[in-house]
Amino acid sequence: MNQEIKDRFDAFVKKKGLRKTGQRDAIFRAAFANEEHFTAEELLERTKAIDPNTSRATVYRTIPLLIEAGLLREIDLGGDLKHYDPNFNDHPDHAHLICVDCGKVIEFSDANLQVLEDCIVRRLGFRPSTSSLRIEACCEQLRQTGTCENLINARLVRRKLPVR
Amino acid sequence: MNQEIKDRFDAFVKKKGLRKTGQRDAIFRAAFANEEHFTAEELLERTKAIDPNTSRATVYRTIPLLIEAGLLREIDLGGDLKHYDPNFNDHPDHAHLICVDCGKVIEFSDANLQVLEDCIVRRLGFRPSTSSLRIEACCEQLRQTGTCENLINARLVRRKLPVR
DNA sequence: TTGGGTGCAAATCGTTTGCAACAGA
DNA sequence: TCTGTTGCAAACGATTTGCACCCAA
Repeated sequence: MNQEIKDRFDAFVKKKGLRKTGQRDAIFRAAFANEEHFTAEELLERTKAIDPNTSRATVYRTIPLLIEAGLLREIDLGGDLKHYDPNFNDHPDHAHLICVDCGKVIEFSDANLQVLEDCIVRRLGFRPSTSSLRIEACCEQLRQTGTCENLINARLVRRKLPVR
Repeated sequence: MNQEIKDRFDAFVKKKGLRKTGQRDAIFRAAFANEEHFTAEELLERTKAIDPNTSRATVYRTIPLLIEAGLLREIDLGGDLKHYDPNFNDHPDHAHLICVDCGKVIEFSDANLQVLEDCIVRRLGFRPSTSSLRIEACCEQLRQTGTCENLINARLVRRKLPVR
């Protein structure tokens, strides 16, 4: 768990005149225990492993808090369930590539893309706020060989594309 | 209503061994009557104006058909309701900019963006499939003057950014 | 004729909410 | 103490489904 982010959450809670509770701590720890994306139900499961007393309602009430604090983002991975991404603190501008062959998710950053999006928004007469890019793509290697070196042993992979 | 798209839908229905029905025709016409995005419930409303006999269940059963036929796309406009976009036939590569000040949606195309996305996907070792880009942005003019010339008299605006 | 299509209402499922008990500050 | 917080269960709202009847082919 990232202590700096936890401090930001605690500060946010205090500034709003809210209270620091055991359940909120447990939910926070569950959300930021690792880099995996999760659904509300998955967060409940993870939280119960830390504090079995935490209820579904409290999880559902805490997620919007984490989002309002700017620590968590809702992302669209396709499918019917809402997913949440705890990685925007360390990687503020990442986007998602979803392998249509195996469903795994690759988080990537590309400086060219950030610049281009910024230009587009300005040319349209706006000031940039947030953007979310989801790319679905096919993994040729997986299709041809039945496996895919990029994805072995990881549900989630991160790539930083160097400018060139 | 676009006759070419209608022909494609009819051909799709026939090829799948399904039947051409009055309700499916009405739902199709409602979906492609104009370029506005819509939710399932809005599509039901529009369809009832054409054929009052059409039921909610049939609308919900027909939307996946239109998507499978490649004529309609689900899009993420933020918020809790699913929205559908009938404009990918005429504008296959457009993305969405959502004004956080007034909520209106601008569809735009940018060739540079398409090329860059293609490059990114290949550099990550994949073959491009589909992508969806949603940008949230602030309209300075609206904030400062209380109005916004780009958006007056239109819920949806389209822009094509020339390469330069 | 016949198997797919439809409308209706009930069921489902993720999420929200009312309320009484609880607990930080 | 004084409010915000919680757990529970009921409520909610979008979507799906079972079933009897309907109708396109």
